[in-house]
Amino acid sequence: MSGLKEDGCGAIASLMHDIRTIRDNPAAFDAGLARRNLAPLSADILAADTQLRALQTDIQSLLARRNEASKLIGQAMSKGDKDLAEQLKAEVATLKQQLPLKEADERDQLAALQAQLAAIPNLPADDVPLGEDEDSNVEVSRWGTLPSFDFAPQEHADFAPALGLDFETAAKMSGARFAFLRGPMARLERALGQFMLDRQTQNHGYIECITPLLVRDEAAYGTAQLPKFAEDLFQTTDGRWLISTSEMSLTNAVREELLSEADLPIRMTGLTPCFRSEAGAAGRDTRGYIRQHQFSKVELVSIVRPEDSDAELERKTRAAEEILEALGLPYRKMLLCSGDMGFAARKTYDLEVWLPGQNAYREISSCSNCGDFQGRRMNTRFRREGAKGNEFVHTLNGSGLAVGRTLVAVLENYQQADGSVIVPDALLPYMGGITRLTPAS
RNA sequence: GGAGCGGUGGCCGAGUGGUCGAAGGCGCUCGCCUGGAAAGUGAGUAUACGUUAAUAGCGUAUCGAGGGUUCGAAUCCCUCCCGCUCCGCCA
Repeated sequence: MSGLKEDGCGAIASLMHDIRTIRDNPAAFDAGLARRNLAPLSADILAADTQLRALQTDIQSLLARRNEASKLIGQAMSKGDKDLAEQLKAEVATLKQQLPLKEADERDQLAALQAQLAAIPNLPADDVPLGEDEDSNVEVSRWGTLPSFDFAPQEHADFAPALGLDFETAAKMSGARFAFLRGPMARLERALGQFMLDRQTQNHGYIECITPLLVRDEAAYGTAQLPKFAEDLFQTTDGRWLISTSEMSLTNAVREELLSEADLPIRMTGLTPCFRSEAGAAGRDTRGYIRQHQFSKVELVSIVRPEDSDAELERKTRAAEEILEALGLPYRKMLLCSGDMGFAARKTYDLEVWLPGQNAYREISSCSNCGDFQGRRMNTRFRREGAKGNEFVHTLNGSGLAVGRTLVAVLENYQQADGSVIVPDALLPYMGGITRLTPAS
């Protein structure tokens, strides 16, 4: 399987970016790219677009003549005018010599244009701060009081192995960036996942979903992990991709759909393992449970009308924040700058949780409004009540939360001088009587 | 793994060479009917691209995708993708 081409579902009919928007205002498009720290592309794209349309017009006039002549042939035959019929047939034969070449050319040009557009990230929303990297992210708010310790707080990587977070055992069978959890530690991770899922379904109206963990090319294109980020994913021998986030499987639930306005908003959540190759992360976060090839995450996906997506992003981010607050974990909310956002996002909030052992805030949730970017790629539209025509939906996704990193945050924030960890109150109903993780002696 | 069947419009479903962008039904929209509603009844109801001031008109394409045969393909041929059923195997 590969790429953009024929994929069995006829999905990639529409272009990744709206070519008409670019045509109408190339300067605005380039300005958006500039905010992404990308070179201007509109001149290139429009040149290709112009050339393509000229070719299409040419082909269409040839086809029109072919169709006309074919009709005339039928008429001539029925009138018995063999000479005219033969003459027309000859003309069509000439047309047919020209067409295949031009049509092949058109296909190539269209594919090239689509490939180019598919590799261009979403453009930032107007209220996204300009910047190149995380240094330009803007802190929006903080919550919680940083815990104080009467001892030097440890990094989880140092004390958690004694509590059942075992990297060595995992390494024996799977290598680096995997973990093997035992006993109360495994229970705690499970408790976190259950707790988050319950909160999101009960308090925020997300429908609980269990999704496939392996998806096809088209799905990975739909949410824009492909074509640019194949190296970040694991691929199976039969060509499928392991999801790097259940954003992929949840969002693609509506791919190829024509929804009615009454269906929206759709809010889905799922607790799944996520698989990442971490190809570009050599040397980063090599210790501990922060950056793993496999981790659990509760994902929050929304499918909404365009006019609702801004508010939905705020709502979704709040739903993620509430988990941290319920667990008593201090965090700050960051508005990502234009250069630090993911490929599909037009606006993103990151939630960063306080890790006393690292004396730093670390990302634990990322909530993004993707606008119609994924809707276009998935060809997901909706029909408005009473109105003609279809519109692309807006999609949003966010972590509510990354379970593995939440486990880290609980361990580091609730650690005790004796190396034990107290279970936060909110998790007690899920812990089967375990109130504290105690190191094996 | 073996065998078979199938992919048509918002949905269901007919359609084996032109009169098919595509019957019929459902749904939807507007009207009639009704005290109101239901039922009944009449009409309408795809998308994309090009051209254009235009969501007017005209043109082109689209019946899973690509290629081929043909003057002409939803219909015939080839390749591929996808789905379903039965058998086998298996948690």
